[in-house]
This record gives sequence, C-alpha cells and structure tokens, in this order.
Amino acid sequence: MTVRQDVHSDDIPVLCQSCEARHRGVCGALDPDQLVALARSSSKHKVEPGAELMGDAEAIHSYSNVLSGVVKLTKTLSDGRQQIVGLQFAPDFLGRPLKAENVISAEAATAVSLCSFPKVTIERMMKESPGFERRLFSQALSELDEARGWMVTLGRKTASEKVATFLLMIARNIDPTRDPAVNFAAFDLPLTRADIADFLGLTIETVSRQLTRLRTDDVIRIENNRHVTVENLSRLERRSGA
Amino acid sequence: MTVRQDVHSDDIPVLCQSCEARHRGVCGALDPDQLVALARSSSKHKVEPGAELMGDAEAIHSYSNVLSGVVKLTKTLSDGRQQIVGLQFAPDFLGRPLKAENVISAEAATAVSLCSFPKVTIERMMKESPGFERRLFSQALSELDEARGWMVTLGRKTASEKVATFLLMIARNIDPTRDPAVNFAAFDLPLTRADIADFLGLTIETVSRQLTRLRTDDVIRIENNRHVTVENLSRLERRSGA
DNA sequence: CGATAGTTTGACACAGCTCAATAGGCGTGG
DNA sequence: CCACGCCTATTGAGCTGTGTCAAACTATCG
Repeated sequence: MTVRQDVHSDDIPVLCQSCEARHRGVCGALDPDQLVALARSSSKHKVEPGAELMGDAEAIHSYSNVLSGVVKLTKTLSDGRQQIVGLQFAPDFLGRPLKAENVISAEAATAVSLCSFPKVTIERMMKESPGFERRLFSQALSELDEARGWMVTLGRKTASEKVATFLLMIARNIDPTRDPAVNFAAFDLPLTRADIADFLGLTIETVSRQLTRLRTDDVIRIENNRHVTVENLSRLERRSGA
Repeated sequence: MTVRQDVHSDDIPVLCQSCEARHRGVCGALDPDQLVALARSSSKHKVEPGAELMGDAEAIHSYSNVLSGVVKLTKTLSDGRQQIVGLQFAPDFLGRPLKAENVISAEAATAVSLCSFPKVTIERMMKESPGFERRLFSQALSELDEARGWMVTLGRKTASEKVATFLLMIARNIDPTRDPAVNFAAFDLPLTRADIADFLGLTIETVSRQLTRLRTDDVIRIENNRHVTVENLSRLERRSGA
C-alpha cells in the first residue's frame, strides 16, 4: 500500500486541488509532478443530460474522470432492445483501457462534469506510474464484481426485488460523502423510468407499478416523480432479496 | 520436478513447456527466469466435476491457471437462488486479484486441471513484472466486457435467444485451438441443464424445451443429452438475437 | 394556459414458471 | 447380458408474473 505524500496544496495544479478523483479516484496514485503533467493535457467540461460520451464500436480517443453527475453505460441489440450495463458516479474513470474500440456506449444520465485526457496521455501515465495502472486495474475489478452482482439481479430476482435493489444501489452511490452506517437516505433519481427499466430488464410500466407498491407499503416516499426518501434502508434491503 | 541450476535465458521449466497459459495466458508475459521462479512454487493438479475451487466470502490463499476443463463462477442469494456469473476455460486465470476475500464461488463444471500458485507468489510477480500485471488487467477487462454482454442476454433476450447465445459461446470457447472462421462446431456440453438454467436465468424445463425446439428446427443435433453438433453456426447466431 | 414528455393505472395476453408424470442414460450387481 | 435403481432430461397441463396496449394523469416550460 502506498502512503499518500504530505503535499502542500501549492504543489498541486489548481485544476486538481478540490478534485474528488485526486482523493478516491485514479489520480490519487500520482505525485505532484505527475499531476502537473497530467493536468497539462486535461480539460474539464460539463455536458447536458442525454449527451453521448462514447459510442459503441467507435475508436477511443480520450478517457475521463467523472467529477459529478451520473453516466449510463449501455449496450443495444440490433433490433433496438437496450440494456444499461453499468452506472458511473464521481470519481469513476470512464473509458475502456487497453483497447482501440469501445464495445459499449456511454451517455450522460444527468448533467455531468468530466475531466478528460487524450488516449496517449493515459497510456503514457499507465507506463510511467505503476500506481496509476494499479488504480485502473482495481477499478476494473470492482466494476467486474458489480457487473456480476447485477447478473444475479437480472437473472434471478423478481421485478419488485430488482427495483428495491436498484434504489438501494442509487442511495449508496449518489452522494460520495455519504456515511454508509446511516440508515436513512434521500436523493433525486438520476434515471427516468425508461432508464430504470433498461437497467433492470423490465418495462416502464412494471417499474412504475413496483415503485407504487413500495410507496403504498411505506418503504419509500416519492415527490415530483424524482425525489425519493427512504426512512429505513434496512427495510428496503429486506425487499431486495439480497 | 527438478529445475536445473544454471538456467540459460532460453531454458523454460518442464512444467511450462507445453502449457497453454504460457502462450495465450498470463504466463506469456514472463521471461524464462521469471517462469522458473514462478514454477518453483506452482503445483499442477486435477479435480473432479463438482469440486469447489473457491468459496464466497472465503479468504484468498491461492490463484490458478485453468489448463483444461470448464470452471463455473457462481453467486447465490440467501434463499438459495443461484446464478452463474461466468465460465472459465483454458488458459484463463482464476481468482480475484487485489482482494483479501472472494465475492463469488468457483466450482469445476467438468474435470479440470489447474496450475496453482500461492497468493504471495502472484503478488510478488505482479510487483516485479509489469507485463504480468498488464495481462491480469487485460483479462479482467475482457471478463468485464463479457459480464456486460451477459447482462444484455439476461435482461433483454427471450428464452430461445438465451439458449442460442449460450450454445454459441460454448462452441467458441470450448476448444482453444478452434478456428473462428469455421462455420461448424461439435462439442460436449460442459454444463448440465440445471447449470445452463442457472447461467441464463431460466428453469431447467425452459432450457430443455428451447433445446428441443432448436433440435426439431434442425439448427443443432444432440446425442446422449450432452454431445451437440452445429452444422451452421451462422444459423444459430441468427437465433441468438445478436 | 396549452403543449409536450414523462408517469401512472387498467385490462388483457402470453412467455416462462410450477408441478407432475414419463422417458432416457448409465453404473452396479446378479 | 439383463435387471434394477438412480439421476438427469423431456414432455404435458395449467398458472402467474410481467409484458402489451391504451387511456388518463402530472410536471414542466414556453
């Protein structure tokens, strides 16, 4: 385990000073010099909900850190059926390393801010900093664990368990500063009913009915279709089939 | 097995000489000296179908290369519902790097032969050989791509598409020396109907009915319940919803 | 306000599940 | 070699959870 250096903030690029990716993200592996080098070719930008960030079967030119907002990773069958295969939150790293072409698409689910880097910069950093590559590796393995967790949900859970599992996942991920011990959560759903359906392998109608059921059973409250309050996360968890 | 003292750089351990993992697997990244070092603490062994290779929530003590046979990776819900979240074939690397505990179980689906290494050996090799870590990283990313591919199958395909997709995957993976261009395949199913059901999020009966349908539609032939012949893989692919 | 997009609700259909019976493969022992 | 038992796979009949189609409702915004 590498010990984080005691770094004075004036050594760190302005761009990176309050960046979540420097703390829990891939940039946490870099020393100030490397941060400066990386920051030189990075660019921060914001995109609107619905913006396409990567296209399936498209050449990869850049990678990004997600600084805020939620990114959908999707796959689509030739006849249009769609499946969301992952969600990314700050400070996740976006983009498929070690490949020339994407096999999935990425789209902003909410307003998203990103810190992007040219492909070559990331490749150089991977070569020069073993710690950086290690962080990318580690994130890939976490995403693999997650994807396999969703395989269980998709293959073996009922519609109501799926919806409960989804809400639980959002509650746990949407606020990077959230204390996991707290048994209460309130958040805006980052996805529309159609997106939730595409994530859970259901239809919009079924998602809506299951949400209504959770609401009438007093497990959750919903305001303005988007804002969800969960008084008792354990209660929701018991409904998730875990 | 004795290793010679004065190893020239072109000397490869006997153990590794005809090993698939040295060609397409993680050991391909190692030079002869490193292979010797690794081989010193490795052990080859065979296990019966059904043998448990890793347990969920169990501390990790070793990693392995799959040399032959098929390994099921499974996750189980508390009430017993099971989902297969991946299959491993030669020369895949088995075990979750960068973690102290497993989050999945692994079981031999067929007779399996393995080449195993203590945890510390793999960890040392990862530190000392960037190429070795790179290969592990690369395999993790491939497994991630695959898992996401299965998410689409589980969430969005019909039962008959699922079964066709499964057969196609087996046809393409079971024989490491197979030419991808050939449009014909014949193989023994490495999984029982129950396993296939657990992989595809279906019941045994539905799997059986869909296989019968593929058989009566002359897309496949089945002998002795296990041996499958596919005259025309493209035809099968058209049934897979790809 | 009206227009639009997203969501909920209802009625009904059907793919895949459940339960039950039958058939087939394979090892063991007479 | 057959007979038996065991396990796995197939087939059938009926049920149910989720999908489909359609209509009504709600939030948001010009």
